[in-house]
This record gives sequence, C-alpha cells and structure tokens, in this order.
Amino acid sequence: MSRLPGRAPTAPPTLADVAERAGVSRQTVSNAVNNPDLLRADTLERVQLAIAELGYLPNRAARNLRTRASHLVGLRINAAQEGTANATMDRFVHSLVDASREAGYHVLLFTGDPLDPLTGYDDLLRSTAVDAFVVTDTYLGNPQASWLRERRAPFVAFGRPWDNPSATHPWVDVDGAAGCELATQHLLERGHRRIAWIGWRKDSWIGEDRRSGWHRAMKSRDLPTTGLASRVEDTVASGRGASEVLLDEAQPSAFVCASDTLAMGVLHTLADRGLVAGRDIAVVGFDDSQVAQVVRPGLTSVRQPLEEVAMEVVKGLEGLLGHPPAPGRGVLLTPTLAMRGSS
Amino acid sequence: MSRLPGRAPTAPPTLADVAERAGVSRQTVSNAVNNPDLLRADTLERVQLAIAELGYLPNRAARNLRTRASHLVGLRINAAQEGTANATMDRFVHSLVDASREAGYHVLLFTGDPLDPLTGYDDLLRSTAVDAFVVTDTYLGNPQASWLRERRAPFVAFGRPWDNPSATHPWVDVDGAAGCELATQHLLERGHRRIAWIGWRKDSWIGEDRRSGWHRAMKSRDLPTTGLASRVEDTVASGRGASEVLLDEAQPSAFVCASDTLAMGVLHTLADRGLVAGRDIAVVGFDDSQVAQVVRPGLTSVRQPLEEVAMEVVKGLEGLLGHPPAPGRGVLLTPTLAMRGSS
DNA sequence: TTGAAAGCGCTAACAC
DNA sequence: GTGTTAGCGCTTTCAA
Repeated sequence: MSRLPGRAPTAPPTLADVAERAGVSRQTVSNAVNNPDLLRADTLERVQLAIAELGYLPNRAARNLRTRASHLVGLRINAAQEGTANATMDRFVHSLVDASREAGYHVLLFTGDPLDPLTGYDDLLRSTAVDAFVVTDTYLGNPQASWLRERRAPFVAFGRPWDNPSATHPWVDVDGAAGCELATQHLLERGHRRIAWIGWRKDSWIGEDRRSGWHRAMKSRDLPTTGLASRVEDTVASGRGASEVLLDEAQPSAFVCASDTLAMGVLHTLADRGLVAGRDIAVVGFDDSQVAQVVRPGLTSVRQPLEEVAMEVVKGLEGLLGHPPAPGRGVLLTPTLAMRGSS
Repeated sequence: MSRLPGRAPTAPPTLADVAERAGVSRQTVSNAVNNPDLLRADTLERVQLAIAELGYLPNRAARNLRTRASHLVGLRINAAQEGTANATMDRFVHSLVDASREAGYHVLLFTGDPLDPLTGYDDLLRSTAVDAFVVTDTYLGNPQASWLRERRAPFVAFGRPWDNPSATHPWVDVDGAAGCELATQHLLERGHRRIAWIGWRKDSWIGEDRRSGWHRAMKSRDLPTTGLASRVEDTVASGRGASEVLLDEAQPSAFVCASDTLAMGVLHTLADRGLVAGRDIAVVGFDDSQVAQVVRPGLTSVRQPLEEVAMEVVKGLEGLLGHPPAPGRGVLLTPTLAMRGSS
C-alpha cells in the first residue's frame, strides 16, 4: 500500500491515499463521500472500494476547519448534589448523547462555576470548539440565554425561559404542573381528599409550576388546599420536617412532593411514627430517581420523558444549524407517573 | 477595527487580525500565545493587548489540524441501569471533566452497543476526533485494551486488566478488596462476629475481588465464613432473597454487600421481618450512592475516591500524550467508608 | 462527470 | 527576536 512520504506508519489514510489507490483525484474522493450522486456509478464503486480497503474516514480537524463546523455540541454539567435523590441530569446526558449521534453530533462536556452561569461558554465559543450549546440550568431563569443570543451562539434550552416568556430561542421542557396534577389525580382516584403539598421555596419557578398542578387538581374537585402546603429547601431533612408539621396540623392522608428528595423525607417521618407508606399514608415524588425505584415500598414518582426531551433538543439543534436555519420554538412535553407501593 | 475582507461580522478574530492590530507578523502572535518567552517583553505586551482587545482565541480546528491533536478525550458511557443504586459512572464523569479541564482537555461522550465493547471507538479513532480514550467498562476484562493497543490508540483504563495482569497500559482502579475489608473490620469493631457476604456471581472479577476483602478480614480473626456467603445477580430482589436465606440458615448479625443495590435488598428483608437496620442487624453497601445517602436510617457504604481516580486518569493521559510520552503504570487507590445509621 | 487551484487558520522550520 | 515560507487534510469554486 503506497503512502505519501514522511507519514508515520500508523497515521490514518487521507483523501490523497484513497485517490491514489482508486486512480482518481482527491476531489472525486471528496465527492464520493459528500455528494455521491455526482459520480458515475462505476467511479463511485471504485472509490468506495478503496475507502473500505483503506479504512478511510475524513480527518475531523481538516473538515472542521474547512466547513467552519465542529459537529460538537457543548453541554455544561454541574457536580451532582450529594445527599439528594436527583439523577435527571445524568439520564438526560445519556439520552442526549444517543440522540445527538443519530444527527451526526457528539457531545462535549464542560464544567463551570455553579454560581456563575456563564463560565465555560465563552472560551468554547470563541475558539469555535462547538457548533452549539445545550443549556440546562435554567432553574433561576437563564442569563445564559440572552448572553448567548447576544453572541449569536446557537443554543437550545432544556427548560423554559421562565423569566422572559417572550424569548425566542428554541427550548424544550417538561410540564411539571401536568405531572403534579397527574400525581394528585392519581391520589384522588385512590380516594384521598386531604392531599398535602411539599415543594420548594417561592423563588423557584419550577417549584411554583409544579405546585400549581397540585393546586389545580385539588380545586377541580373543590377540595381545600389551605394549610396543606409547605415550601422548603430541597433536602431530605426539610421534607421530613415539613411532613411532621403537616401531619400534626393538617392531617393529610397523602403527600405530593416536588422532588424524590422531599418525598424521602416524608417516608422517614412515616417510618418514625410507625406509619406505613402506601397503606396508612400515600406519597408521590418527582423525578423517578433510582431512590424511588429501590426504596421500600417503592416510591410512586413523576417521570420526565428525558429521552423525548433529548430528541426534541436535537431537533432544535438541527433546525438551528441546518441550511437554511429553521429556528424551532418551545416544546412542552408531558411527564408520566411511575406507580409503586407508596401510593 | 479593520478586518480582512469577506468575513462575516460575527466571525471570531484570527491570528491575522491580531497581527495587523499589533503591527507584527502572524508568527509572532502565534509565539505570543504558545511560547511567550520567545518574545521581547514590549512586543509581548503589545500583542497581548491586541489579543485582549479583540478577544482572540485560537481557532480549534486550525490548531488541531496543524498539531494533529484535538485535545479531546473520548469516554464511552452506557445507559445507567434503572432499578439499581449505582451512580459511580456519573460521579466519575463529573470528576473527569473537571480534572481534564485543568490539563487542557475536554471530554467527548459517545455511546455504544452495551453488548459490543468496541463500537464507537473505531470511528472516533479513524477520524482523529479524539487524542485518547478513557475506558471504563472493564468489568468483564477488557477486550478494548488489546484492540486499542493494536491500533496504537492512547488510552487509560479505569479498572484493572483483570484478565491480563501483564498488560502494560496505564490504568487506575479502586481496591475493592480493601474497601470490603474496611467494611468488615468496621463491623468487627462494632462487635459483630457472624458477618455475611452478599456478592455477585463468580464470573465477575470485581465481585470476587470485593469478596476477598470480606474473607480476609474474617480470616484475620479466625472467624468462620462457611455458609455465610451468597453470590447473586446485582438486583434488589436478589439481595432480598439472599438475605432471607442467610438470615434463616446462618443467623448473621451483619451483612457486607458488593453493592448498594444488594444492600437495599437486605434492608427490605429486615423491614419485612420487623428488624431495624443498625440496631438489630448491621448492613454495609458499596458505592455510596444517593440511595445510601437518603434511605433510612442511612446506609453505611464503601465510597470510591472517584475524584482521585479521575485525577490519576488524567495524569496517565498527560503521560501518554506528552512529549516525550511517559506511559504510566497501574495505580490502585483505597476507598473509604461512609458511615451511617445502618451499622 | 472529473480535475485543478485556492484557501480555511494555524504552527513548525528556517531565514534574517 | 521577528518574519517568511510551507503545508496540515479537507471542501469549494470553477474550468475542462
């Protein structure tokens, strides 16, 4: 197999290698790869044979340089919080990697200062390391959105632009209110009437959204909600404390929680008091975490369709990066309820 | 700000832009970035000023093409298994991304067929998309190792070459035997004498290694192990079943498990029988998963030092990719014990 | 339908 | 110390 001089014996074959072997010019090989219909059938076949024999694959760097695209999508991940029962991000990452591959993209991970939502984005952007971003940490609104927009950086958000409903960037989100409504209805169907809510502090858009689903379901049956709601931090201890107070002061027969973490707190309280989850008191969480799946007696939980989210995110990316660009709009997906022993 | 003709107004500045602004040649700018000590102080300052004013950052694709390096590390992730209590991979990913950044690398994620350990690697390698791989799924030995080695692909493994102790590639692993020995000793110190083991089937190298730690600790005190060990699948149900049998037939006062998943099964059995974990029977798991952290009464668990693992992996990568290459060898790290209510 | 020329932005090698 | 030249491997004109 002849090679250009000066190449290391292990260097991957280049266009020129294939061209030489197939007896055509380099451009013809390029066309065979990128615009096969331009070639005559027999030429194409010859080139493809050479490609297969050599195991040729286009050099990414060269292609990236020439096409001004990296086929890389940047995703910023924050360290998973210990002591909580949330693995949303991880399930999403897996799904995103899968969905991206089918669209010809790879996912590039980076980290940033959890307190500064912007770190990390800038460097990747200016060095043209990625074609676009997937932005996930929109729980506090997203300053990234306007920042990225200013810089004309393509991005799709997992999470609504809570703080700016008129934002025009593509986003995908899961309808937390619908999820909690589903959870509450499930409990109503089971005969519960005094259903308590344990959620997050009022400054969390997501928390208030989820709460509204519980509230809506209760109101649709003209059931009271006063005194049945609590807003706390997202920790097991807070969920435990809140459920103790609610149990004492409002006698609920069921709890809907904004997270599995809080729901675990409720399970602790029940066990402390010799109550059995699912028999004496029903509990529903949110996220369908591993914890929900393995804890006794199984925690019923709202499950986000993250595979779908990832697919929609990638659709959005394809729109953004396509020729011509076809910017998508917001997509809201409905979660499901994973039912287990706790209800 | 003058620009070369034909550039889109949003295109990032290039070396040429900086050179023009600073009144030097392009090469000098390149040197200012890559070999600052070659420049005279005042020239350097002038160039750096221009770089700052323009917000210049070298174009990755161009640099990659020229240097034949992508500064990307490939990591294959498999879908997290639902219904288990294992988040090792996710904690590792976070740590790896962090450690890599400090070394100037980014992590590129890809997926593969869980049944075929090789899919995904080949394409990235042949398209020179990554400089190296981090290989993690070595639980069945690692066919990737010899395959990657054959292709002269640099890689560092998280996991020992169980099936080939003479393998020469760099690897980092956590001493599971030491972890389980630690766990068992902890229980011995608490006064337990009949300590049972629940682990994985015999074809798991990792499982046998962990088991050996329990065995060693027991033997060091001349305690019997016969009838006290069980080998099952890594599911909650299996852990539950195994613990029922052991409890009936061997009357252990404590369990050491090869995973938190199995330990959760034990907790189920205890609850079924009205026994209290940590008071009546002690339980220790392995992985320090979220589940261990939030379940009642807290599951004592062996915690892998994944941050350290990631750092060592990156050290290995730096050695492999450095000039000259300094291939590292195996590194074995010792886990710690996260103590909680279950013991 | 195929080939020749140019150039993406950068850095290695060498000349000044 | 600084500038000039060449070329990494590819795709995009445009000509044949």
